[in-house]
Amino acid sequence: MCGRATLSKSKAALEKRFRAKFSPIDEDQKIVNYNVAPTQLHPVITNENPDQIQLFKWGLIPFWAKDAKIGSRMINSRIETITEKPSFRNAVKRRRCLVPFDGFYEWKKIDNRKQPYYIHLRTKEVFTMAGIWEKWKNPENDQPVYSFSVITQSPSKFMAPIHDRMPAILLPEAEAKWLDISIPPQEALQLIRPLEDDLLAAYPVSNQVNRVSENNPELLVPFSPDQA
DNA sequence: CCAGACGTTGTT
DNA sequence: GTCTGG
DNA sequence: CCAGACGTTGTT
DNA sequence: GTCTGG
Repeated sequence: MCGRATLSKSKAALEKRFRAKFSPIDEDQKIVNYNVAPTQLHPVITNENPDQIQLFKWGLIPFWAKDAKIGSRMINSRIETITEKPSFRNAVKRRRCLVPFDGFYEWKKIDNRKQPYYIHLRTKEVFTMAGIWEKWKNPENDQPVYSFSVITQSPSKFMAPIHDRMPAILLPEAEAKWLDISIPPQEALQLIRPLEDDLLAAYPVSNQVNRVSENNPELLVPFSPDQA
């Protein structure tokens, strides 16, 4: 699955990559993040505003929710069932988004412990995960809250030894199509396929990443079991 | 009809 | 809001 | 995803 | 064990 990730590129670099601009509202928001976690704000590009990069909350809050905290259980949506689930099926028809990252973490079970791995493109470039988004109105104050969920799929041959799920990573040429909601879900979901094995690289990192409060480039230093 | 869930992962 | 279960 | 809390009453 | 928060 996918519940932690990184985005270490500058706002300018993202704007260039996606030919889209951050909203002036988010001028003061820092986006570099070595430990992106659910409930945090993260940049997304939506079908509704493809020329903008907006900050949405990770963990989709269904429009009918009475309470925002349900979002922390909606951080991923399985490609196998996304068109059926009441929480996701409307969003996959009408509200798709690209979620930019330059890496993500997965925890591999080894005996009785869990070893975090960092996974990234060999090129170290930014890539996008296929996402869906939602607008939820907080009944407490009538303020809208925008949130998203990242789609997961079966692991590729490369990912299988590390974990039994992996995020839906889109090839750059599939990005515009994912955002085109005139393409029905059934067809759009076919853009999602296990990534070519030779595009990815992975290595173990220290369990510092377990703590959301740790957030610095040191998290990406390769971990060797013999260090003290 | 009303009440309650609506999700994923991982573990047992 | 909509579906499932009772 | 993992970490950390998980409760009430009453007093400071 | 299960839920909430980040």
